[in-house]
Amino acid sequence: MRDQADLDTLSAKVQDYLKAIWTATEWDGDPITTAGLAEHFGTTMATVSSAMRRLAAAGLVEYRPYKPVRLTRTGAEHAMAMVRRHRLLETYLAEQLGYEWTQVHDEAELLEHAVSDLFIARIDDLLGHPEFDPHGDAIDPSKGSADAEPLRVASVGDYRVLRVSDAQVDVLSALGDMGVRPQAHVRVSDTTPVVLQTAKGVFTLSEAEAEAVWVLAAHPKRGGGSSAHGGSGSGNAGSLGGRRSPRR
Amino acid sequence: MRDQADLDTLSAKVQDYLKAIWTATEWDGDPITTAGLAEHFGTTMATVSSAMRRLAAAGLVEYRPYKPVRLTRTGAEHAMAMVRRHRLLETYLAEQLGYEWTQVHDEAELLEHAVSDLFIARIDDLLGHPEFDPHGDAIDPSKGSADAEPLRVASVGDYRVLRVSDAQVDVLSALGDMGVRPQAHVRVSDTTPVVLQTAKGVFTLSEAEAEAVWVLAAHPKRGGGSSAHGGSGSGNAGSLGGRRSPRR
DNA sequence: TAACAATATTTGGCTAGACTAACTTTCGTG
DNA sequence: CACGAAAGTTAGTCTAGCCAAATATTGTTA
Repeated sequence: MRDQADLDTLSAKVQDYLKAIWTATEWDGDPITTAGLAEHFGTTMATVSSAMRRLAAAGLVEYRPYKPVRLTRTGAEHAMAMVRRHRLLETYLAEQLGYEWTQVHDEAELLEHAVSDLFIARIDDLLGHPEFDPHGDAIDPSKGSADAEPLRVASVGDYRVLRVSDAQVDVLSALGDMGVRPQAHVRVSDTTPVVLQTAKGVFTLSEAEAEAVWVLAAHPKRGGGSSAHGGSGSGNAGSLGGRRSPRR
Repeated sequence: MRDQADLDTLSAKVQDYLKAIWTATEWDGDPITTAGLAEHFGTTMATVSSAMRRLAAAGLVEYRPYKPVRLTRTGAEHAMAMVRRHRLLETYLAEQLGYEWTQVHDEAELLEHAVSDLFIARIDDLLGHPEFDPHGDAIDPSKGSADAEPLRVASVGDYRVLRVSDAQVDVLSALGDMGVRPQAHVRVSDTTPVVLQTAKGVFTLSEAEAEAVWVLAAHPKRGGGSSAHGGSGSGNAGSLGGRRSPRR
């Protein structure tokens, strides 16, 4: 019964739990439930429950039965370290090994537990220290896109795609075919359901699709801060100008 | 209790055991003992014993208590698949990510259990389907160098280095500093202990060092059974000619 | 061949991680 | 507010790995 986790000595499963708990709150505030974790891992709630007790005993989460679980400082640090590895690996797989953006997640999920820090450092160098992964997520997980909103709640108008959630591969695949990628310019011409104009045509999005795309309003005439968002992957859409705007 | 192993469903530990058992007999005939496996993994004989019972139950090894363990056909196939992954990964780490030849083994040891077949296929393409890993071992493990001999038993004369065992990192490191790498030409000027001339100077080898280097006699004027051995790694030694000949 | 040393296995005990089944708490709704 | 459904936990069991200690086998050598 370690009090403070030995850092580095965490099992792959424990790392997965931490990452899942952290990721759940990155884009929507609600902490993840036991059922949510069970579904995410394709396991039972019983398994998750006992895992939470172990994580709590290791000082990685705050947990009392029937209450929502929250990461401790230590737990969050581990989680973010794993998230960074994961996203860097995704970027590497896409850019150097020619993986499709629908394929990178699963491979990175396995690699992130296996590769050494040296490996991570080497691919980071090789890639030139990228800021964003193939889905548009910030590789340094402390730099979230504060003012992004999902297409599901967007009103009619022009937007720039910031990220596409990779939670569901089929959704990701469909959106990719529509030309919905980070940095692409899109126009919402109707809502509920969302009707989207992209470089590839006009599409009516399903709930899940509209939920997966996070955008920033395009206000082409106004100046602001900026952000490079170094378009990863091959075919990047978006021919219009304005890539400015404050990013925290 | 599965009868026939589910293929692909083997745990990392099981894969490690199979690989270790296979590797033990690649360069010297004696099958590995329980004690040998225990030492190799830094574990106890008790652990190995029970693991052997499990492997036998899964149909991967033939095993009766107090008798030496042998791989079944299935077990050997799995083992060779793992060996191939391992050596391809080593080559990849050395050539693409700039790892030293003393560093590749440990990283590959972890990666080989994590990467997908797709990953392996991609790096194989990227590397142009190499034949030999950084230590000179055949990446396709069914193609051993039948007529190689260790320097320990070599008589005075000229040789070409075929492989350097990576079993002990310090030995590997020392040999690397002496310029002893696959394809290097060396001259044995004395035996017991072995005195070796290389491009970098003259060195007296320790037992372990002489044991780790496998060579082929250089008979510069005669065509004989030898190999292409497409020099992996960066700095390749050996200025003399002769790279001809069939390899089975 | 008897005895000892070396080698190997069994026994019993531990943790992580998983499951099912039974039980408990919480939440939503009439 | 009370009651049923949903969510969560506990209890009991299993396997893979790991270990130390006790036991068994094999091999060597006087």
